[in-house]
Amino acid sequence: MARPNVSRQKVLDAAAELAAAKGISATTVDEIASAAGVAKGSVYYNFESKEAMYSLLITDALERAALRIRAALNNAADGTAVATVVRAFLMGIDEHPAAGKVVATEMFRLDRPWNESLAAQRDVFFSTLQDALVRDGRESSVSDAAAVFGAMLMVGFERVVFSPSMSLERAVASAAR
Amino acid sequence: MARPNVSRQKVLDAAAELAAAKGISATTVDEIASAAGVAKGSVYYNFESKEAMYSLLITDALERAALRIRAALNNAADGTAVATVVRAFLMGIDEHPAAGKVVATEMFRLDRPWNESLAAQRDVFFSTLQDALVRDGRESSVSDAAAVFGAMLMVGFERVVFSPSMSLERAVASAAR
DNA sequence: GTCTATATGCTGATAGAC
DNA sequence: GTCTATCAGCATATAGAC
Repeated sequence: MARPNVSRQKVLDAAAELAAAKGISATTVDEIASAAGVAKGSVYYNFESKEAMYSLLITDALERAALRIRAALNNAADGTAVATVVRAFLMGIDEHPAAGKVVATEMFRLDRPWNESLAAQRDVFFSTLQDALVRDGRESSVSDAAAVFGAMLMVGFERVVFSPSMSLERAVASAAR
Repeated sequence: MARPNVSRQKVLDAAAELAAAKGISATTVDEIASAAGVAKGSVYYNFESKEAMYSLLITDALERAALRIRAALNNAADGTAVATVVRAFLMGIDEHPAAGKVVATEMFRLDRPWNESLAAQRDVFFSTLQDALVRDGRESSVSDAAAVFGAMLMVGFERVVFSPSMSLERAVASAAR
């Protein structure tokens, strides 16, 4: 955007941080406004609804992550493709932990407003991982992609929430094997 | 209990089924009562609150699963310990898919009423998996346990929700490697 | 664009008859 | 033990001044 709206970004950041800690439904618009330092009316000036706001947050985070791992795969050498993709994913979480936490908590949920785009991105993740498995000469069925996806999601979550001291390479090694 | 309360069980089943599809917070007590075929008052006769009800549901499901995989590990041969544990976990999901889905969706959430017991069971899962990894002569750090846990959770979810035709052994093979 | 004040609907929970 | 009727609070969203 040519003229970035500063309030809008403050609201988005506060919303991500609060939802990462408390979950989306437990986060009220009043809290978001207060944490962002704006009035509630300003939240609704920038976003159509709470739902639309989180939908945007999640969709953006997922799209960035999907692009990131796809690009990583393109530059990866055969034999280290899976590790390269996993590393790219975990580095994405490092850059925006709050968004990562929100997405992780929503990943398993069905029947959510943003579920459609979430399912679409899930497919992107799976097919990228399948390609990476092929490049490394490994089994590459849907269940294999699911296993790697689950592993990197859980390891990333564990690292961000419970074990911040875990090194990136240790996390990669565990999730990519 | 000597005299099992039939209404109570109907309510619990309906609550699990609804939450598996829509998530806990999106499921109202009115819906639960209606689906169970009882009045809302009967729900509150059997349970102190909606929160207490789901707390029980989740705690029970996790405890059963933890006991199940611990028992599986005790009977497993060295070299196939991880696969045996994963198989036991996935069979548990087969027996009660709704509960499995609810737990999966809650696994990544913090700041929930039942979070304390959830975190405790998470530790049980991790240490059991670490023991299994040791028995198989594999790396067994926390991140390795997290990777296997995430893999079996995601593969189980995938199998229950999106790919029911996936065979148990294929799922085990993908999640246990 | 940002604010305050207000409306509206829904949801968890209770009271009390049967 | 099960029901119906009702309450009280809260959260999303809007209206309208500045």
